[in-house]
Amino acid sequence: MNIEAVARRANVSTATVSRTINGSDKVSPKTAALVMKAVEDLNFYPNTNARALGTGRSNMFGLIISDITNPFFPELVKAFEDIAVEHGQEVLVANTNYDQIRMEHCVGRMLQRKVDGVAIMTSEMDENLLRFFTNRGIPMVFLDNEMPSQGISTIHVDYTAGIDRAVQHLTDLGHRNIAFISGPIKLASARTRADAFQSSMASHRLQVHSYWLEEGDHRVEGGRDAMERILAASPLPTAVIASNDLMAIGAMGAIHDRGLQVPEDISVIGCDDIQLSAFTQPALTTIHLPRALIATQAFEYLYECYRGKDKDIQPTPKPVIQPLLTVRKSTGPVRA
Amino acid sequence: MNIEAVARRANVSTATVSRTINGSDKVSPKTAALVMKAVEDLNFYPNTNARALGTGRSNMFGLIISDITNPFFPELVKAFEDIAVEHGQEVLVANTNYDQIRMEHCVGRMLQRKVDGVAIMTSEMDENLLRFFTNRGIPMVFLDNEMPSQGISTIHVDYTAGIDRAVQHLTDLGHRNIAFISGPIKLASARTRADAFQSSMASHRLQVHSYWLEEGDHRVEGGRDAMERILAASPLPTAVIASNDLMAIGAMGAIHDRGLQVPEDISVIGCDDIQLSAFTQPALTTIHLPRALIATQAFEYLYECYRGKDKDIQPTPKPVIQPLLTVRKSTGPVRA
DNA sequence: GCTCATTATGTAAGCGGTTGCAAATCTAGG
DNA sequence: CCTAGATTTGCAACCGCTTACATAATGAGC
Repeated sequence: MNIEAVARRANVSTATVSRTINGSDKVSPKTAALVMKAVEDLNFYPNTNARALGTGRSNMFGLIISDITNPFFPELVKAFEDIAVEHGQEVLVANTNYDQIRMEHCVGRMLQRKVDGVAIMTSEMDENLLRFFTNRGIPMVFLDNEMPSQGISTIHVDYTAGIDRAVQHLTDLGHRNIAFISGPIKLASARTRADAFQSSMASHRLQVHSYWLEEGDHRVEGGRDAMERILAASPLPTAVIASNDLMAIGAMGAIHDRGLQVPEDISVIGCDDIQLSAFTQPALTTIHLPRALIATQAFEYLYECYRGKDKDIQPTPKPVIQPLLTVRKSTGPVRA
Repeated sequence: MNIEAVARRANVSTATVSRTINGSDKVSPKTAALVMKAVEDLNFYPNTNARALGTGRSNMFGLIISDITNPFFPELVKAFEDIAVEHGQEVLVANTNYDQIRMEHCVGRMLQRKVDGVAIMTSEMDENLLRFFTNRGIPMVFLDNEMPSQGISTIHVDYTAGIDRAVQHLTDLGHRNIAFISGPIKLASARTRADAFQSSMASHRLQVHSYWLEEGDHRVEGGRDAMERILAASPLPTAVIASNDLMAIGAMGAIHDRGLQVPEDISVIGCDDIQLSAFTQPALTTIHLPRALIATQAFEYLYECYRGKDKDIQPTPKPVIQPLLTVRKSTGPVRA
């Protein structure tokens, strides 16, 4: 079952079939109808591999993430896939499992499949791997990962504004003693958030004790441990902001285990707004990261690069993404 | 950058390069080393599209799921991808969004990409769509979806045993009045679980009141609504089993809103053991579905079909998968 | 009815690999 | 040293589609 069979059935050449399938305007409506009929009759699906080979474009975009079982990612992947499919493109998803070696492997897969662009939503990327893409002129887009190299785009999220909203919310509720659980400091993105917290506190003229700054690992257990360390010191903060929701959930567990109540004794705010946060007890107040928007912007950037490649059109720059605060039940007024 | 460039650099023909890359044994070690060196030097990655075109095999397997943001799926996808990558295969993931039209679209994508096999882990499949695959000799494997057609494999999960373990656990705790929240009855898989509940109750000589059997939609809200209906009738059950975890979480919410305690007043058991269940308050006791195992079996089945295609080797039948009970904090002894 | 400009269609050469078959090279026995 | 047989390598056709270019058909204008 190939284009030739269709051509025979429609009594035209393969070129005409190809043109019809691709919606070329230089096919007369009559012939086009004939061809379409033959396509229908034969249930013909053009071989994408052959197409890619002929055109040099695979109609496939790579999406590299850390780990699909990390609840941060599914929504991102879904949105990316949705918009890709909408544009007739395919998505090749690859998990790095937070591992450098796996990352290299992922890059290899992308190159072999000749992806038309890659969105990299993980931090295991290094400069050398990058070159594999730049050398081949494959457009790239990152999330939060300001790469030193030129000509590579990054989707920017305004964490400072997001964290500032969280701090504002807490001060509105009367809190002045606020702790912060950061991600692994070795990650640039974690540092960004930690810095944002410090500057937000400063702008609210609130003091940050060093024992109210703990490092976690972006996972539930790390959040729990960090919170336990915070609870071990004194005075206790009346509120805590965690750099992601999983750690916030861990923190709530630690608070609960200590016999304290959220939000009566300590208010908790997370970051990301993963699905789970709506269903914790109490439901988590969190800084909402619009992941669908992030995915959409990433795809659009890549798609614009791809479409503009021969026409030499530059992609339009994407606006900085604003996180909002989703207020649920884990924050409340400071105890009188 | 293509095979010819490598051939030139290594002073051999493209055929030899191709053989070397594919690990053919009819290349002398000396030549092979030469070729490998050239491949390294040039950072050559063979074009998979060309390969697929030549061989007729894409080295790509399709995985059709309902929705990656449904927490049931990420772990499944991950395991499937892991094992595929391990075997040098790629995975094309497609979400149907529970929609028949999208499903057709997914099938089209799979056909165009010439996947070597498809794992279908969703229920939007109909007989006609199936034919597109069978006609082309593309192996398929389903989850829980006993398709009437021949020659199609299904990964079997022993839900009856799983639900029986849940019922047993509850009776051990002294429960005799157990309600059940099912999935949408129009889904065969939901009916299977509902039937399993009924027969398990019968075998324990426990009575099932009709008002203790409610239908949900496999989502949190549906579980909440169903539980509210159960709570509106009397007598109240002392325990409830939900056909999936999301509904169990909804049910816990409803119980909580009614001013009752889990597990003191009503014990709750879910099914699936999604990540989330470990972090609800209280943590959910649930029937654990080994999704990584499901994915592995599905892949292995497809891979065996694929490898055995020309050699006419049949895949080995896969054993039925046994769910286990993960006991957490949402179940307790019946109140004296 | 006959040009000439348009438009529609066909021909065939790639795209980058794989692979059957032929040619070349090597090995070892005589 | 020669030769049959085994091993290694190269040639070239092919996979299914796209597309530049050539050719044929159409139609407008006179």
